[in-house]
Amino acid sequence: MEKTFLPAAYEETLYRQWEESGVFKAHPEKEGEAFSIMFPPPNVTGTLHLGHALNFTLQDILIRWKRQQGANVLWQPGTDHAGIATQMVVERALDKEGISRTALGRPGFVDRVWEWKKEYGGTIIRQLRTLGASADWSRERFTMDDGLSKAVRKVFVQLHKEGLIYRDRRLVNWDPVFRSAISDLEVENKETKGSMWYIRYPLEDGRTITVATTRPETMLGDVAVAVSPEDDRYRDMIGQKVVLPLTGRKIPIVADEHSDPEKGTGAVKITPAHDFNDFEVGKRHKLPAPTVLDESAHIWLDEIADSLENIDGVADTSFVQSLAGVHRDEARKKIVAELERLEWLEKIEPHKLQVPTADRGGAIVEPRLTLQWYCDAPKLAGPAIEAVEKDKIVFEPRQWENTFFSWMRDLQPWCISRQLWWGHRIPAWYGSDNETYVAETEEDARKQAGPDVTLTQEEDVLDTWFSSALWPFSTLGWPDDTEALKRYYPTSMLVTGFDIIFFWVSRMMMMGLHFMGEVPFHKVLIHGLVRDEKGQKMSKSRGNGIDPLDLIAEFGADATRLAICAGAGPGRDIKLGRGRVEEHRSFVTKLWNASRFLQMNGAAPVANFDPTAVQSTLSRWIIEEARKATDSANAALEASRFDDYARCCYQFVWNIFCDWFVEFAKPVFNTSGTETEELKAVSAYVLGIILRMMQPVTPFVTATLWQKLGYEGDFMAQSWPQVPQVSQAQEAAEEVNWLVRLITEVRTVRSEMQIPPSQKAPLWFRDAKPETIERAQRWEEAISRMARASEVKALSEDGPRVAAQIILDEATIFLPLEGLIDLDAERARLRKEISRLETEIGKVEKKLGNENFVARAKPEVVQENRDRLAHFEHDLTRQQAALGRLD
RNA sequence: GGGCGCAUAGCUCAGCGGUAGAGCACUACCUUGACAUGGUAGGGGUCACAGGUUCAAUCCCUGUUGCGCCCA
Repeated sequence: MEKTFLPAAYEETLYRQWEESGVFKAHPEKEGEAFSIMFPPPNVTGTLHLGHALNFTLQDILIRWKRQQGANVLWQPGTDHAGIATQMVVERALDKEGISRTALGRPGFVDRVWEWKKEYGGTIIRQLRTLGASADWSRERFTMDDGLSKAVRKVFVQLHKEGLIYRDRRLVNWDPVFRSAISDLEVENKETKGSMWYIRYPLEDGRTITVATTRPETMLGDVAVAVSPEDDRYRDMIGQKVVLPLTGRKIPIVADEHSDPEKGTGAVKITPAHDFNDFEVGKRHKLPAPTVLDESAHIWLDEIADSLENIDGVADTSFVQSLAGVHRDEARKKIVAELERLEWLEKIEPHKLQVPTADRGGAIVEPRLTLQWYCDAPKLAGPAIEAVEKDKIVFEPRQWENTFFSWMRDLQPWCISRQLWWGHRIPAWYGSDNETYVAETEEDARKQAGPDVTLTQEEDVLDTWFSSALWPFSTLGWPDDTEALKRYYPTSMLVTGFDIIFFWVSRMMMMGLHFMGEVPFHKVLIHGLVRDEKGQKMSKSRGNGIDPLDLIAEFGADATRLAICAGAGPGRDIKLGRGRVEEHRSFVTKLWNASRFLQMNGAAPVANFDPTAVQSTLSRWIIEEARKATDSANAALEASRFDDYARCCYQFVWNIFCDWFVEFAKPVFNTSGTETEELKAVSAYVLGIILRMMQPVTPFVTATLWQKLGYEGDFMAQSWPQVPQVSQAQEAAEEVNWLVRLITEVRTVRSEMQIPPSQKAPLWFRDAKPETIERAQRWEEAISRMARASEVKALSEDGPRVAAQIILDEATIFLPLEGLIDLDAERARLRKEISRLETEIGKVEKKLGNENFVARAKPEVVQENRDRLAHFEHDLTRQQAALGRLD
């Protein structure tokens, strides 16, 4: 075996073997308790980043663990067609070739996207294999697959039939660069330094009213000025009309709560077609809503052309007409300049405002009045809310349920149409008879419409999340009644980040409950974000991102996975850098070397080994420790405590197995006989437990070791370790723990006395019970090695004056080292120890002296403190005696 | 403005009504036949601050401060 594990030499081959062997495959036809997890489908345009690495590592750990436990496991992989993102990517590629999307035409463009998908769409899926993800790749799905598309059409048609999908003309968030509606959730409000423009509007009676606005260019579409009904300044103006500068249109002053007397001038211009609040005001006052910006945010005058008037010093039709086709930013400048020229501009103040920006692309979003398809999300939300309220779905950490509720209880209709070419085209046809026919196929639509009607299919596609919402059942074959659907729906768990609770998690609940009549998953495990070592969000712009593939290449997939697992506290963000992964590689190396050592000593797995038949104390002890470790690890996974699981593995392997067991085993390995044979068998047995226990998190190194050490059977098919209870475990633990304490004490004293390891020292036991002496002698070889003891013997008379002394239970142990011991140093050491004991005794005595404590505290706590006091006093007496002997 | 989370060793984080922990880093020693990606030992904390509840608070409650996130 090599001196260290070389991941690059094994990972790829191992993974290929696993995949080819079919161990990752789900078997819906087989019996057994099902455990299923759906991939949160990554964007098909995506490449693996650390966020994915975290998300998929956690899932893989759970999946592998459940597989070991014999569950009927499905880990359903796949990708998402990511409408906007993919269209963007392909459009950019076309740009380079000098081809425009529009020139190519819709069918040509869609073909190009499919070509692109074929070539690059599998990137992230390949990368997930590098990470070791054990998904059933034979079931890989894509949201644009035929089957999934069929599900989308069926859902659309049914919801439409039920009145839960409808077309409506409302304000939407509009991306003027993509020229598509986008979801509220895809809009990020960014605080920006801007201006507040104060514009005077003239009243018919000669007075003026000043409105404050951050968007002067929209004034072309103003239909009113609103003031607060409580505002004394404007009370007498309510109901009067103002002449809108530039356009000359007469618009009313209305009273509306929307105006806040504290803000600006207390008077606001109302532009219903270009502001969400104004839209509501417009509805309340039955005002028109003319649109003055086109789909790419250029001034558009069609809807106000008729109302333009020339008024000297106020409005000039030719000016307004000159704005047609001017981009909003340019138009703003021109309008402000014109207002200034006409002296309607009162002042400009610097102002901080929230500018709505598109998540993708970063365009400034424009509220726009359009006809779109909507899904009645508020109605579908009801059962989803109830499912969480009734714990049919549990969020972990539960905290997130509040976030979920607050969003779900205040849902707006979900705009599901997008003006894109890449996506599920909405299955609706517009007839020459002005009717709309919604059907799963054109054929059906035709049947509905009759032969005389010409049909044109809706151009728009559906929001990508619409198809993702069906993922938990569409991937299982719905609407067909498949075995997979029966076996794996509802799924067991969903593992995801909090950032898509609204986008995806909640929508899966709505659709799952509506179409399957059951929750899509029982538990939603929300994990944190991966941040850099300084706790900053990783991002391209910061340049602090780390490519998980680089980490895997440098430190191995196992080390990367371990670092992630160990850092994955519940819901907590993980700070991850190269250093963290490097640390965990050390653990992999440690495990590797312990295995290498055992192999060198001939510790090979023994067929039909019976752990309950072991005889030696060391064997009993380590098996019991292994039992405790696997139990804790299992409990940690049961509770989704990945950090605890990693800790269990780490502590057991390093601090128990390597630090003590292997060290104790060394002298035995140097002998031969039945005890040695037993210990070799036990070593191999326990190592086998370790390998299996760690397979979920470190599959590569454990599989490699399994094979190298000669364990039987396919490692991937091995079950989670079940360690039986051995007899006399308690006694074995007492003995080994005593030994550990003895060795630690001796080491500490020697270190403090600065006795070099090369200088061995006798250990003379004074006042020790015969059992203690027997114990010490039984382990003499180990003690001699580990505590650098030259001799272990009982002392009948008083010890030598020049010696270090250790108090261990009833015994005082002398390390007679004439010439090496600095008596002053030893005195100081003992005094320090005495003082520590006195402090402790003081604290406990104070506590026990408190009547209230004795009367009110739990009896076992009182007793515990009495025991501690007795113990401290016992040690103190002996320490003082030891100090006395030095004089 | 509303909501949520976090604050424990130099760093990253566990923990918990009664005795404060780990890993890393640090210091000293050790090239002992698995491992220097190692071993042994050690130093290091008023558990953010102020009140309250309690026999007892790092832990529970209230408030304050600082940091982060979400929503408006």
